[in-house]
Amino acid sequence: MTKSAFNKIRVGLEDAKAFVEGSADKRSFGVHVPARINVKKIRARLGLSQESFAQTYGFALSAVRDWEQGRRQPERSARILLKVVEKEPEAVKRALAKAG
Amino acid sequence: MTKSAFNKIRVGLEDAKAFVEGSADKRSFGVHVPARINVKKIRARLGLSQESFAQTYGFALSAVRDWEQGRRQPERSARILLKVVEKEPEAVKRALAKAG
DNA sequence: TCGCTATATACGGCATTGCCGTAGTAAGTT
DNA sequence: AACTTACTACGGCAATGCCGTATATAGCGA
Repeated sequence: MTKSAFNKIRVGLEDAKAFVEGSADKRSFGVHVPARINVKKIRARLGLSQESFAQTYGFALSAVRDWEQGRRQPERSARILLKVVEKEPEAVKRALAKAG
Repeated sequence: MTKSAFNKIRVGLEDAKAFVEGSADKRSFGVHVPARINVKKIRARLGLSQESFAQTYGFALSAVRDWEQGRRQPERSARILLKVVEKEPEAVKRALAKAG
């Protein structure tokens, strides 16, 4: 088995764990931070390359790579941000526009 | 010297480094991810306790603590998200609203 | 077919953060 | 004094962030 395959399985299991914990609702009021995010899909909808996507919304290219390759899971804050990018990409652009 | 003080110095130096690098402009087009963020200030403007702030925007309370205490620097994605929270908090709320 | 370029995959590797928990301090309330 | 709320302080491990580089893969023009 390749290392990459192993990684996918490992991440997959962590995913499952996160999913279960995430859907357990805990005691969170209103907001819900998704346990998993399909970065590739979000990016595809915006029609950007990994590099453009990273530069447009401020991500590190290496992070986008790791996320899409299933090597790492975007962490909490990144997941929230990705959700905002998905729902209201312009808001993120505005927040990052110079002179802020 | 207390450990806390040491930490502040250490983080301060990292700050300086980040600041220099950040202002170096690199080759970034348009967007600019701030090297430093005053989390406490952003939260204060929203008039929320650390706990409410964390729950409202999806952050982990422990992360907010670490950031405000100068123990850790919010990383890139978190900094971007914090900027969005600062500029358009409602957008983040909307993105996190259930059924998304 | 042979490059040339753009895009994405794969992955080594160290510094740093995320996030957990817990204890302690300060101030306001009953 | 005892209780509550909000915050500071910090130990500690797992995991990610982010760096760099090497390797596909595909489209395109010469």
